[in-house]
Amino acid sequence: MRRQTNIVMQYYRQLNRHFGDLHWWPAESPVEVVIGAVLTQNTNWSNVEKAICNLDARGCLRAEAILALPKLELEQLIRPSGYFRLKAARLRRVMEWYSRHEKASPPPFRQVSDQTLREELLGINGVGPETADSILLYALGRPVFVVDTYTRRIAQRHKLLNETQCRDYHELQKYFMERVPPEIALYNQYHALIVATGKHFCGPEPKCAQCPLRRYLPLGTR
DNA sequence: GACCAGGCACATC
DNA sequence: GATGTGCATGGT
Repeated sequence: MRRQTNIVMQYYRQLNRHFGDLHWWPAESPVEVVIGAVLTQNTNWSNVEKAICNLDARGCLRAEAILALPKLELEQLIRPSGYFRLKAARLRRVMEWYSRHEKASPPPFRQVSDQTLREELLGINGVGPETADSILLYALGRPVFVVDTYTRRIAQRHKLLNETQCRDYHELQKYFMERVPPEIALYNQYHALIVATGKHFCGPEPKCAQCPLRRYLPLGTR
């Protein structure tokens, strides 16, 4: 366990040196993180940005404002993010959840445990473990490790866990949470670094020549 | 024109 | 329980 802890934190330090502080999540408010978490499902972030810009221009980066939009208008605003009919319905359900907490005894969310919030989120149709954990970590500042496609690829390439375990979200999450100290800032930056690395190595060659990360994270394409 | 991107639910076997 | 499929846009 101790050696594995070192390996996982060694990756972190190496990536951190290369990419620096990534200041995730790119959003100006918690609710914008929540919106982005839904819209980014299986979608390039640049497409999500377009949708968020549309919502912003319409004054709809608030739960109540989104809930007040007619269904068709919401669909058109978020259209650039893809799966727009599906995501409009999902976004509304998540905004209903968010709005309920906003209206609850102030301050919002403060009295509710991480586990309860996670169960509530997973109970919403259209919210899976990655979306729930992204919301918990990046919008609500709860110490949960976010697992995504890139995390899975890294774990597979480096054989951190066996094939079956690598396919299981919670196995991967458990692996990292047992080896990375439970600090919000650390979990925040680590996931951001993993995504940055995934993007960096997407394609036959790393984006920069003679990439110093090559020997540490030989991700390659999927 | 094919492939991919910061998933998820549902059907089928 | 594992695997396949639909959902849709925009960049490379």
